[in-house]
Amino acid sequence: MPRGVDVARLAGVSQKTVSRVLNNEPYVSTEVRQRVLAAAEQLGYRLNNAARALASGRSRSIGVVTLGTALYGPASLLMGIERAVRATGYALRVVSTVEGDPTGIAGAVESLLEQGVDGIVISEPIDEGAELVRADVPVLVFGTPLPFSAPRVVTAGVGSGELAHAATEHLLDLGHATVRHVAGPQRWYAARERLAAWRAALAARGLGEPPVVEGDWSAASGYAAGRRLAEDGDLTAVFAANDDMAIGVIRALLEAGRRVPDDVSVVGYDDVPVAAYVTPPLTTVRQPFDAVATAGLQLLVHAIEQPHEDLPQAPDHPVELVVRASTAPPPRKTPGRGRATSG
Amino acid sequence: MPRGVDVARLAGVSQKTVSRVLNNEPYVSTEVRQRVLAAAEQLGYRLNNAARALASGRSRSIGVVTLGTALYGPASLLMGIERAVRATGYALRVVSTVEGDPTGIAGAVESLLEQGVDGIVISEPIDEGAELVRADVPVLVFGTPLPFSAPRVVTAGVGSGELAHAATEHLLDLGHATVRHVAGPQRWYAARERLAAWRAALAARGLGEPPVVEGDWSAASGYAAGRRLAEDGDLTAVFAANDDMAIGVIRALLEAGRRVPDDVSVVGYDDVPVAAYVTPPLTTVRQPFDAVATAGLQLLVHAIEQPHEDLPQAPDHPVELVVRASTAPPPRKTPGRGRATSG
DNA sequence: TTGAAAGCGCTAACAC
DNA sequence: GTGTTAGCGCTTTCAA
Repeated sequence: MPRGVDVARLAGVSQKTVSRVLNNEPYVSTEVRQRVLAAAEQLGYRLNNAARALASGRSRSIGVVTLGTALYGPASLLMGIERAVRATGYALRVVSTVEGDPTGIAGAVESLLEQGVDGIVISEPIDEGAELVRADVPVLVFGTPLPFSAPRVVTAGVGSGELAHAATEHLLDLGHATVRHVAGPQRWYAARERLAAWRAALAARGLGEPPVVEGDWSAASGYAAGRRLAEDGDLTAVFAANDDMAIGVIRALLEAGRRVPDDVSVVGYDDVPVAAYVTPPLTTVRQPFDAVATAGLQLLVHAIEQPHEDLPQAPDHPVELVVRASTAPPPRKTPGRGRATSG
Repeated sequence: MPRGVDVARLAGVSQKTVSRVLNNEPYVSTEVRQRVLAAAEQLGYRLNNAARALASGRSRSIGVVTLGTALYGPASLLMGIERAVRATGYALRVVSTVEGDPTGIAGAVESLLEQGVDGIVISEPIDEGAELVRADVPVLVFGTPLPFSAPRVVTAGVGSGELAHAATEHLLDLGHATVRHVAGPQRWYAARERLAAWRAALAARGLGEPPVVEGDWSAASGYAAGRRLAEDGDLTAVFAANDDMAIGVIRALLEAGRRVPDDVSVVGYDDVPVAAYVTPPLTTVRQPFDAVATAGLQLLVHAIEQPHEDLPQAPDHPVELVVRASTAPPPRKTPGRGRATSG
């Protein structure tokens, strides 16, 4: 492997000048720059990142902690983060925490720190008990402040705006007396956020809160939840915390003889690519993963590169309600049918 | 940040001994080991990976080139790779190539090489023209040999076994006269592989090859394909190259007045988590992403750490056909209905 | 605008 | 078992 001095020798300059050229530093004559570039090309020279990191104390890389699942939401956010990181010129290091891993997020952060990342992203915060995580680099958390001890902790979020409870409101606007919720696993911040949005929407209309059914994001758990919901003869509207569970709910309702949306309306969350093509096409809530990831990473890079400036505020990226055919006004009360399955 | 010498001083040993302890090298007395560990703990010491990589010439990290999509297949494979890499003790660096990126896979590989990875994984090979990629570390490609120039190129694959054309055979076994194929984008190796499997299954029965409709993996493209297929009055069986497209096909057929599976059977590929809960539940092909990733990474690590030994053969991980309700025997010929939509 | 010298914090090779 | 001595290939600082 050729080194910087080899390039320098070939170009007839000092090694420092090679370094200057390759780092786009000023104060190099165009002529020298050309010569160095040509020499580097000719030798097939590549900068050695380890040496660079050791000498400079910075690795130009950002570490991300993921949850190791291929679920649409987390996967989409991760892809958004990848794109956004690339755009900033940093490299990406990934550590996934498996559910049930005893070291959890703290262990993942520790291993990223050991790798010498300049900043850390927690892509999908889950609650691991109140273990404090110490980091000596800035940390970006999507959605919620976590118990972190770091020079700067920045939070970027989705749907903190008015549209956060769009799903529930949509159903209430259609005339449903109340809305049942199939929640995600409550260790996940995203699940708690959606539950809270549902609560808030009901409360805003002065409605009481029917019991919540909790799933695990999977269609199978949605199906199980749907079977329980089908026992409720008054059921006319369901808000599921993601599309997969919504699809499971719909299937269970269908099997219980409830038509969707004629008897029961169902709303999902995520707008997975198939949502428009299942039967019935799913009304759902779309999240702007890319925009959120981009904005969050800009903040993080700012925190890394301007440690003393104030952090700008993260812009709000409202979610978007996509209305399709799985929601409709409630059926007119038909005594006898109302409690058909429960009696 | 404390350094190795600081720990050494505190423990009353040499810096090299600290290094030995932290690298689990032999020839350190248990007593000294304890003292060093205690000192490191007390100072909050962390090994500096950049220095380690510079001195040793190895970064203990593996780079993976992904395609930057949240599609179920690629995302699942990426998660499998993450898990597998973690199990090997290596760190993970990720670079995503965006479709249409001029530098493509070659550029991604180049940037990983600059980061000093010890090995490279191409998770989702796509055809980028015959640009030769030079790497000076071992490379693992899932599915197909790529034009690589590297010390070792290892390939790990899925379904090279007999079950590869299970989907098409299943439909033929049910009595369908032929099977139409909705292919994935042919730049993708995975799409070409499935197309080839479909071809082989037809050829094995001496059947001719009906025209292929190509999609882009999305449900929307499956829907478009389904509309075209619906013009074929003799259509009774479709094999889509992934589940999303299959779901789109089903919706288009439904809208064209074809019942699934009564009039037309549809098989997908991937077994996405909702496949069992859509209407009708989808017959599909499941891939063992985790097993494939694990096996592939073992090979790669072997190639990294035993550069001179022969590579063991990658085991075959057959795909699994999951039969659900979207497939059935073809309808009995009903003249008049057969060409209903095309005439 | 360019160059020389001095490390960055570790591992490798060898002595003891 | 343990310590000593050299670097690894850059960036930083300072001088020219």
